[in-house]
Amino acid sequence: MRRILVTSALPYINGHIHLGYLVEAIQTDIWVRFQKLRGHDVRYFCADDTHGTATMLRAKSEGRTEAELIAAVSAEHQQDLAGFGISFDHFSNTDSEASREICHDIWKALRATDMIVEKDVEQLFDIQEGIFLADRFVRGTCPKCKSPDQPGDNCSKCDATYTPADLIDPVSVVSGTRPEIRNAVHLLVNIEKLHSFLDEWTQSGTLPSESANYLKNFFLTEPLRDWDVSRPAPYFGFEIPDSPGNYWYVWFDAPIGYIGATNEWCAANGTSLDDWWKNDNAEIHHFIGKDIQYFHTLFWPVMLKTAGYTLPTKVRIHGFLTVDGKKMSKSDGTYIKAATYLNHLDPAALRYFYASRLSSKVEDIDLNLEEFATKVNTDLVGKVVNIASRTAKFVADVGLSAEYPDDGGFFADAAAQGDAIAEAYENTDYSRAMRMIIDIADKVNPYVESNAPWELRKDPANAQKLQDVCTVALNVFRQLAIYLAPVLPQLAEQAGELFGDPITSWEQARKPLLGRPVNKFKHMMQRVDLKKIEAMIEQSKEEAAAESVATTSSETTKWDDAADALAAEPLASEITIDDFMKVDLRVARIVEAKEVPEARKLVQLTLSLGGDERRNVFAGIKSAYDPADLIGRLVVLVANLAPRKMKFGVSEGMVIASGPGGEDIYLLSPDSGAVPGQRVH
RNA sequence: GGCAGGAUAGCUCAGGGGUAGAGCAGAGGACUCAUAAGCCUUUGGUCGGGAGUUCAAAUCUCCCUCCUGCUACCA
Repeated sequence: MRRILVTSALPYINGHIHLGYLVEAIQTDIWVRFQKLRGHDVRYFCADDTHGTATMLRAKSEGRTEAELIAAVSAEHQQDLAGFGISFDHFSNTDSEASREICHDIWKALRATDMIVEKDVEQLFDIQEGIFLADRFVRGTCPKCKSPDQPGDNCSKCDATYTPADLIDPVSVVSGTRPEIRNAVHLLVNIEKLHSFLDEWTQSGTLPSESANYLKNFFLTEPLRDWDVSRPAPYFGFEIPDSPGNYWYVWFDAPIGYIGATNEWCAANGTSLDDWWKNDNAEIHHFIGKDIQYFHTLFWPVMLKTAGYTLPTKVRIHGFLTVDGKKMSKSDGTYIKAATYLNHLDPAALRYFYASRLSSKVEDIDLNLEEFATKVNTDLVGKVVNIASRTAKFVADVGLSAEYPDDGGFFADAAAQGDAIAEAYENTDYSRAMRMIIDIADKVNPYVESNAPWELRKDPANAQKLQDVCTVALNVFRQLAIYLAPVLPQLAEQAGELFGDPITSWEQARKPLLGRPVNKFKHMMQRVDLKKIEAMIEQSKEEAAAESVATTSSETTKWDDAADALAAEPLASEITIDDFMKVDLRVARIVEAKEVPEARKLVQLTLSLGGDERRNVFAGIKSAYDPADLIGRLVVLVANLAPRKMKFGVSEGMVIASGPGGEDIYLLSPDSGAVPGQRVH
């Protein structure tokens, strides 16, 4: 018997459980149920990932403590996951004392081995909120291509990568103010010290080959950079014991949550944590998405190794979920929450569909909704369940034959395939397992067809033959239910009820059931109705719309202009009225506007100040205005500005406009009634 | 740019030196036990292009084209 500890990645407390996360939860749960069915000593642990600035901000804005927020959301998460039959042995959260204890322990080991270094790190600081800003809480203009409103780490337009401090006109997403750069001491883990260990460990077969190659080619060719594991206060998390005012970064304690959850479970069950996490005979299997592989394959093993915990036996990595070939989208209604799905459809359908698509490769899988319906309906309802549905009633009164009839090796073949199917499950090649199982089902229906029990029952002389045919079909059906049990626990339970013999072990597929009654057949699964899928999509759209209304209405109900524009360009020093009067501002009409093809930003304007007075002005507004739309409108001109020779000609003044640039440029217009030539006082 | 993965029937994918496979979709049929399920027959592919190795290549090697993903201190 193997001792196996299994984990799924921790869902973040600030998000909902959605169909994407369920790929992982279902993939893991299938594996756990499979191992339990095989009789191994398996425990499945998970937790909510709770720490970080986002949690702090959300709790504040909702007017409750972080602990209250965590309790409420975690309960929701657990309910959603339970709805899909995810069978955790324990589900905790990373803000637990059990987890803190392990953080301290691992930290102590990192200190003891001299792995921690201190460094001054520049980070943007939100003055109004008094917090340091993670990259994703900052937006600004890309330093490379000048696209406005880009995230703090990389540009969505030109793909440049940078730090938030490089942004032009950075703005805090939290307060709307301009953040400033501040230095703070951070604590970092010098993982380079274990470089050679990682070289070996990452290539030891623990990871999928794609991931092993990726790490080898991208990270391990160079010295590994120190990993920043602290954040200065205020930060919602655990304070670092020997560095007051600093907190562990959320990604330091997130994986420790695996051990924390185990710790809690062990305490409640009177067992020792060391049996699971410091035991060479225990296997540890992490299921994660490809987005978080470096946390689990570089930092995590270093932490475990240093502190003397058992290293993962396997890190099993899956790809992302797309819906109808596209990224999940809130506006398309394909960002589907677990709870929304459960309102409309059977969780078994999704479990089976995912199983039929999952392999051991790091591949994205697509949930094509139409295929989802036909696949589930055809395979499960039409083929598998149909076998019982069309034969059980013929033996309701006599039960199964006392001796197993000659079936030409049918049952034995299916039993023999158990090993190959088990191997596929073991390797998380679920799509392969499903194919083999459905192949068996595909042979049963023709078997029933050719033996025509509905004909046999017409003649009492065929009673034995009738019972035998149904005994064969029902026993193979039961084999299928056993093989599918990890994926469809409900079906296995119903099959158990049908024969009055619960399915508890994989080995049950080897021996037929004989000489016992068969209960009345009840429908075991509903077909997936396309109308229900549509209703689910519709509800998702409505939810997304409701969310966006909630955010915009709260912002527009009051005149609550953000302070970022002012912060982006602080007030200039004071001037006198005389200074101002030096600037001659005039109302002018654009009488001609031409694009300057060679110029990236310029439009060439001909302005009229009334009469014959014309000015040629180059304005850097190409990115925001189409020249054709400008002709005829009034603008304000700085009329006494010294002419400037430019590459494309001489500019005789300047039209005034506000805005950060790019598409955000706003020309000033006088109210109606103003005429060209009037001075602006 | 680099790396990884992929390209097989209308669609989703399996296979992986020896006569091209499944499911769905399409066509035809028989049946009526079953959730209008299931069964039988059938249409449909120069296995992305080119070269090589071989008696034999969808499969192995090389080149090319096109897709997808990734390219760390972002959760």
